[in-house]
Amino acid sequence: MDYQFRKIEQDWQRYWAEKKVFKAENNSEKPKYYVLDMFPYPSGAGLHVGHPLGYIATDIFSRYKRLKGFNVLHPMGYDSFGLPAEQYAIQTGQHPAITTADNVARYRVQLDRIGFSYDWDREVMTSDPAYYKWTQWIFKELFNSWYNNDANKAEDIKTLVAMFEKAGNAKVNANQHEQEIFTADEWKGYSEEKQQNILLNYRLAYLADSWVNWCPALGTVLANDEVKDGFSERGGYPVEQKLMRQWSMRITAYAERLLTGLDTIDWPDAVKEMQRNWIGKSKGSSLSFENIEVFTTRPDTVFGVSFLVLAPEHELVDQITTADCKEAVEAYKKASAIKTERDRMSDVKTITGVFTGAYVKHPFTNEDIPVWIGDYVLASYGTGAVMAVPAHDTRDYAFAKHFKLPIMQVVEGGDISIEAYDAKEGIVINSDFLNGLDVKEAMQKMIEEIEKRNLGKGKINYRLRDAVFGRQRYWGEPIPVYYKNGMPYLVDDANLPLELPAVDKFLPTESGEPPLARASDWKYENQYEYELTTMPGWAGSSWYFLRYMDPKNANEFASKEALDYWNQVDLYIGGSEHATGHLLYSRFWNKFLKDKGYLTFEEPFKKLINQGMIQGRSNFVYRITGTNKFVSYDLRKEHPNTALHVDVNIVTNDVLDIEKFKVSNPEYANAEFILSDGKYLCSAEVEKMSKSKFNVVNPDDIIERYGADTLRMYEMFLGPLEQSKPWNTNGIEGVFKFLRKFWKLFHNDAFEFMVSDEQATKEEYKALHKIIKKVEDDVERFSFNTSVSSFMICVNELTDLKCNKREILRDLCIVLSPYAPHITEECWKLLGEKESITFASYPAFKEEYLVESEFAYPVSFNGKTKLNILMPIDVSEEDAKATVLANADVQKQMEGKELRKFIFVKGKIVNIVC
RNA sequence: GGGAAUGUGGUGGAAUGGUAGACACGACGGACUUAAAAUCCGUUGCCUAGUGAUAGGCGUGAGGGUUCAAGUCCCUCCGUUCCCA
Repeated sequence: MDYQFRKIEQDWQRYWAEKKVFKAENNSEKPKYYVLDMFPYPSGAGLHVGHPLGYIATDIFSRYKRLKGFNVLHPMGYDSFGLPAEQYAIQTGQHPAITTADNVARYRVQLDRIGFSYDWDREVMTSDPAYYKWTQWIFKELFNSWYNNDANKAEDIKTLVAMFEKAGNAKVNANQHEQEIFTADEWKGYSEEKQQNILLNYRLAYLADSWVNWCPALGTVLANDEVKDGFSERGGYPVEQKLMRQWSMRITAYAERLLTGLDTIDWPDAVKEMQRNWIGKSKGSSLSFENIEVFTTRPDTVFGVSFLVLAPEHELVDQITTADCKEAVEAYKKASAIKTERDRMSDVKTITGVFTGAYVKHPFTNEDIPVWIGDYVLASYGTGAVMAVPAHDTRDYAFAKHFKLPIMQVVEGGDISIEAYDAKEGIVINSDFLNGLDVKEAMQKMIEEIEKRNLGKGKINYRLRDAVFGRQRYWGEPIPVYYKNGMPYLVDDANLPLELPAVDKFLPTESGEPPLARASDWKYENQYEYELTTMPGWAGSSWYFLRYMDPKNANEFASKEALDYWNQVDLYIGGSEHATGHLLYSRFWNKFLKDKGYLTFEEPFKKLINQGMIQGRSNFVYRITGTNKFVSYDLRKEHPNTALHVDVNIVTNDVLDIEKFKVSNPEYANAEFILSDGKYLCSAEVEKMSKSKFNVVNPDDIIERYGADTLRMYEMFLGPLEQSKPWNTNGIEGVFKFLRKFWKLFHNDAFEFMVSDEQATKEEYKALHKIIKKVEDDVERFSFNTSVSSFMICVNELTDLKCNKREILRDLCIVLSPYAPHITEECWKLLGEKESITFASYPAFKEEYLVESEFAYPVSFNGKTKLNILMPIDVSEEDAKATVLANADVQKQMEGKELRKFIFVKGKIVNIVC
């Protein structure tokens, strides 16, 4: 029979599911390997061809690892709490659990059609109470913990209480909020309420007033990445800053470990760099200029300060501004208030600022230093005030030049008449007791001096901020907290999971309380108010990789044995948009759970790869203005026209299928066309893949037309995994033809199965072993696109050789099976094998089949290749030189010129320099 | 503005410092067919000369540099994409 991909794929997908072929055991003689995908949010739109790119890569890798003898954990699940389902619920009244279940079912069907080798018995869903019971349990653990900086780890809050009872808090070295000092006796005398209030300043999950992005229209707090230019990313509603009592996570306690841990993991440098920037560690010192405190990373340049600049919002501005400067300052404050932080940071060309009229004394020289305001200083960074050292900072330099303020060089180097010298190297000059020291020594010395004189102190600053953990939303994990006398207490373990209560509407109440306030008779022990906010989207996804290890466990989030056995995720593939969100939070929770003794590993994801984004490739048709007539792209200039998006699914190689176009929209039923050479050509443009641009390609359609194996191989064939690229089906025929050619190797011209048991020839072995080696190399370095090309070459070679030898085809099946699992299972069965090809072993590569005795050495002249000369592969340099120089064509090329140098690289090239 | 990635034929792309353009798409020509589709075969980086086999030159965003040899390494610049609470 011809290649019947529909039947083959359905049969094998059913077989795999029924026999549980991909079930992973939690103990095995084999070495373990954990391959993880970023689980999807099951949206109503279903999967498009961009989603499976990473999933196909991990699936190939998992199948390959199984063939290589590993016990592979390759699970999948759903990040099923989230805003879209809730938004839909608000609009339709339908419970988000129902729409979520529908979407999950649809995703599952789509995923199954692609032929993934997931162990579906391990599926997790973050919105499943059996799952979020343990998310709530982790929250409780965090609430019950504090960060002991002396031990450099999180500890049970009981150890802190014990310290308070013994010696008060003076000696406690914790990562905490500001807290007054108290003695042991004072602690013991406090009311329970006061004690609880104090403990909140230490807990890793804590309640505190914090500035949040409040979106009144959505009735919720938004994460910073959900706000774009002062408007909500979804809906585009205005967002304002509001002080709210919020649950937060003390991720800042882990700043240093999150930073140093990056050196121990195999992640893309770009992602590590993003996390480093996000954590934003800087060493420096605080320093007071009278009542104005600045933070500087260059204490070595204190003697070069010629003015201070405050952010326009700085709280002291109004106090210090003199009467005659008031007007200008007020005007400036107004002007900068409407600028975004981004604008203020980016625009270095326009230099703005005004003098406040005030002066402060330089703490070391006692000189009067003018105080300016300027919007290049941000209120949210550091103390919102900088000491300006124009000679050694580019922004300060521009400011000083513009306003003709003095510039004093205090570090040797550069030419400060032209530009600032901001390198952190050189000898310090014009700086009293720092003179003659190099920059590093001077920094140290100055910090000591600042501390000695009580002007400030050396400190390490992190830009990382604690993470807000509460949302005024319905569709999320309830926070397992109730209130007694206004103080938060934890819901008892026996009462977990604390399930989402039923509500009549999914909106905030009229008084602005979160939707959970709508639940009637929802009280802890029938008397205490529950916490009404729910957890943010990142809660459930911060530990799901652990639950996969032991997904059904009802007594623990995962058993010690399972956690120890599977350990770190060996390979994690997903989009780079999660660089600072999910990936940072997961590392945080992992470290915390390790501190508490549940895990033995510090970092969750050993190796990370970012797959590139699949962009859409939109097609356009050109309607002649005011008519129902469409003109082909190449002829459009002859008519006034409007470009319109056209569904890419009715366009092939930029040629429009006119019949399908006519039925796509009643408006076009009677459309007329001006064709070019009998065809209607469309133009194309790369844009984001989205419904509104009519460029969404559904994997189901591709599978319907070409099958899952073609889809899998084509997605890999598109280019390197990490690179972003537009989806374009132009080349898919080539992959489909390849699979048909592969099928034909096993069949005669009448499509009857026919293989030969004869011994293979040297050429056949060579073709086989080339691909064995190539795929091994490619998969290990995640270069899947080059494997696909090599498979094509291999099958072309075997076709030319008319090879149908069983021993060749058998091994080729195994090598191809991670990429095209269905067709290879079928061929494997045809070859008479009884078990799934999953249980085969990857064939051993034998070098001897690739060894050549001769090689056509390219001979180049001054680097330009002109001809080839066949010589033994192991020819010596002397023999090669003799052979080459004796060659008539070589002599002709040299035209009697003198040989200046003879370069010989064995097995590579000959270069004649003349 | 800063940071990161990236730039190779008409297109997707390949190339441990060693024959640039593998493989595939598209296009063109041909076979088969009443015809089309499907399938198969051939040509295909650009320029010049030649009926032709072929010969010569130019070529990896631009300009320099290192090297016997650069798409690959170094410097400067330009474009595109992504990230910057």
